[in-house]
Amino acid sequence: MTRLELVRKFRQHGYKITPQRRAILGVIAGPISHPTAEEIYELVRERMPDTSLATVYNTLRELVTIGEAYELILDCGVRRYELTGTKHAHLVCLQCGRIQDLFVNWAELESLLCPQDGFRPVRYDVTIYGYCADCASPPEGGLC
Amino acid sequence: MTRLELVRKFRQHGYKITPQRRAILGVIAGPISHPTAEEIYELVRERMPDTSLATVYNTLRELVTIGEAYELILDCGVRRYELTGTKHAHLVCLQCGRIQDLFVNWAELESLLCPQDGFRPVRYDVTIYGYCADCASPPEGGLC
DNA sequence: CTCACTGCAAACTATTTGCATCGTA
DNA sequence: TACGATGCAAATAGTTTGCAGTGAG
Repeated sequence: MTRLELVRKFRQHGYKITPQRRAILGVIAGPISHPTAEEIYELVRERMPDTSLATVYNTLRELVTIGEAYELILDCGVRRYELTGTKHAHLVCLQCGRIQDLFVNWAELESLLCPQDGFRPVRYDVTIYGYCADCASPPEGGLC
Repeated sequence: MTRLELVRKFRQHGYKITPQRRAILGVIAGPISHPTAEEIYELVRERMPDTSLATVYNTLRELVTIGEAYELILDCGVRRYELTGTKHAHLVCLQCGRIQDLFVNWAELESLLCPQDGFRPVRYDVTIYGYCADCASPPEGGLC
């Protein structure tokens, strides 16, 4: 999903497009993955120094509302955002905090997780905490 | 895991057992499932009115530290606690907020989620958001 | 030209911490 | 008796809200 596509989605839902929103959408459509609101704020301010954190939060909330983004809440309580797209699981490194996407056979996963008692699933959240290749052994400390 | 077993675990780790901790452990070992810190606090105060919320938070943190409890953070940001035990997934109702445990073939799940790139998994968090049997159709509003 | 969006600062909520006192081991 | 645990209140962190001014459509 490019920035322009996100802008179009925003307009479709009756939201106005301001320079601030354009910049925010540009950041989340960009290369940094799973940013926090604060990280988006810092990056946006490099190009739009007059943007407020409140506007970042508002725009993120709207993105989530129109179904174009997910808000991930990690074990440590940190909230991170990512665009809605291909279904995948998350690998969270307990040492460096990095998040990787793990693409799996989602249909098989859903069939395995099928609830029996009338529960109607809407969204699956699968997160694996552990240590990434670069942090192979669990040293003291840890980011999360 | 009964309250007495939790008390024993606490002692094993060098923690002292106070009446407040005994009451808190009694509540999380009791019938209410996946309580919040606040819910535990209210229940504890029915029997120990001189317990502070800070003590509840401290005790919960210690339980998590010694590996006897998990802290679940839901989509809406609410933190809930449950004792470590059999591995299971969680079903969270978007309408009433109720959480149910879903027992699945965990070995199969782990093999399906096996990361390829040197990531060493420690803990799997599988949560399914949807609507429970009692809230079958998604009305407006929603608790989370 | 209108009203949604903005920045700023204040408000809020959930959790943590500092400190003098208490009570378990 | 010693020192870990406690209650209280203040501090903190992250997010939301109120409001008057601004600018997109």
